[in-house]
Amino acid sequence: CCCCPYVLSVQGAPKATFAQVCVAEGSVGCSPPLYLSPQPTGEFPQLSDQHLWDQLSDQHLQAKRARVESIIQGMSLPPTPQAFGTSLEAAFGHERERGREMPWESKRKPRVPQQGAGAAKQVAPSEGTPHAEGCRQVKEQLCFLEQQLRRLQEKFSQVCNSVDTAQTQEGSEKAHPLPGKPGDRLDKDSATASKEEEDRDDTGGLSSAARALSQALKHELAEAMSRVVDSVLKTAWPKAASHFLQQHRRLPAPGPDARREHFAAGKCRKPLSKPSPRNTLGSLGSPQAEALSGAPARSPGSHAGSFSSKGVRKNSQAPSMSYPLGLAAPIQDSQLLSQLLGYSQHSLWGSSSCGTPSSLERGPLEPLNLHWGTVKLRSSVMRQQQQQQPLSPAGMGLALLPAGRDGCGELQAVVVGRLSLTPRQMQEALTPGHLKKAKLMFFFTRYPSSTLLKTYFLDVQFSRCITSQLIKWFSNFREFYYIQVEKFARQALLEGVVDAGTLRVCRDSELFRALNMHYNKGNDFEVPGRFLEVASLTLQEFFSAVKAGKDADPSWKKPIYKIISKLDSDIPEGFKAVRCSQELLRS
DNA sequence: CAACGCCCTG
DNA sequence: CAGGGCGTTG
Repeated sequence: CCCCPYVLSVQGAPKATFAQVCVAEGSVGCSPPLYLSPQPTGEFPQLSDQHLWDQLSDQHLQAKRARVESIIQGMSLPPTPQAFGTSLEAAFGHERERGREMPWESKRKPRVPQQGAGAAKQVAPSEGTPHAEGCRQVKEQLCFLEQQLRRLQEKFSQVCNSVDTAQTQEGSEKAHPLPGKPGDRLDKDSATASKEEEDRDDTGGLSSAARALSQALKHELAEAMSRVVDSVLKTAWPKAASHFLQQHRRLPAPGPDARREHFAAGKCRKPLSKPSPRNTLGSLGSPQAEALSGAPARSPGSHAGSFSSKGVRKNSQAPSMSYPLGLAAPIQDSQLLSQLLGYSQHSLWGSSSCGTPSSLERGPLEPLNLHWGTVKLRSSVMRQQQQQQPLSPAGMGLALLPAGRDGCGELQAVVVGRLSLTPRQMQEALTPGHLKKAKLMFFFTRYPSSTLLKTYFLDVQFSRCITSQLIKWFSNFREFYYIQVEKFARQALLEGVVDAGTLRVCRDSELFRALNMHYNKGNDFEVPGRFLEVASLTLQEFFSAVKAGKDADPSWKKPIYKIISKLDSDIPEGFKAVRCSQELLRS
């Protein structure tokens, strides 16, 4: 139950090459929402102090180590990998063509565009919540685990220090956790971490056995912790991350194979003698690009707290995802765009054989998988080989950043800090890469506000000049867009099309080709189906207006503009990746 | 007044 | 695309 294609018949369009009638690609996914099973939490055995101190003898050392190891290993298993592996993965990316179920009426009706009034409204507002819950719980487990580790290490350090200093000041350091421990970077849980410090036994009478145990356990714990963190992050985090891109999406995915069927059903009714290479490839390959293209951050009305009016949408959603920043930043920036665009050489997120053994050898504090950073842009020909790849966790990174109320300055400061961007990396001028990125963004939003733009060009040092230049870009984009659509609308009229409803823009339309050539030269990007819907509606609006002779009115386009301006979609979070512009420039 | 969008022009 | 003019909006 994934496609509900409706076939449009050609009526009186003998040679409607400009806008071929085709099955709507934005068919509505009907799958039931996918929910994550609740994550087990709080299952970690308590490494109580008593437990530790009771066994300070050599003969228990082995047992102790084994226990610690088993504990750690038990925790290193991803909480519910299958939950992520199925639900989230399934929910990810197969729904790119999420139509907004606006069956565009054939007749032009100056209705208020029912943004979010369609299927988007029908989804439970908490659709993403189970996923978020899973992510949050994984995170909490990590935090808890690190708490435990930190406490252990503190105690051992104290033991050592106490022993070394002849137990002179056992009481004084009670309230002073030792700095420099791994857990220190996790300041978020510091409030709860120090509670149990009080039951700490005094350290008198510790033998050298204790020191040996201390050293051994420290070593074991450090290594185990490293493995745990890597393991958990690698298995759970990326999928958890992928959720963030998806969590605002309206409906879950039909299924892993739905996409192919989807496109099979979505072929243009009019048989195509020579499908363009672009379409062939685009239909088959590049799930990542698909993910990038199809994952809006805001589905109007589909998510609590999301707004449909532009300008405030980004700011409105970011705070709702109260995710600690500390864990997200290292990973996302370097590889995000590449992954999103499907250019990664590796099977990134553990579909099957993503071993990434090297990451296991790194300390827990290091950013994971640095080797993923070296990615190359693939040609679109190569992309079709990647269709089996798992979908990448698009948009995890900056989606987690708090968006200042009005503060692009704040936001940028955060970004600069978190992503370690040197001021030099903050572009003071817009580059061709930025232009390319902006063009791709146009597929999602025709009327971006300046605040929106600021949140998506995080590597740009915004000034009034920069802002107006970006605004101007989109204005130019619109101009070209409307001119093209109007041209084809008039052409349709001349060719005898009578019913505007039969006009649809599909990927084989001449109109689409013209637009794609302009905004997506080189076909680096798979145009989201939503854009086709918008273009279709625009075409129909222009057609109807011209047909009705409204173009006599000097401002006859204004109503159309107003309609179209309300059809903006969300831009995938991946576009926020700082590397985006740079990577695009290279492609 | 500033911000924005459209239009026109080069 | 960029500049400039003009109208609208808040």
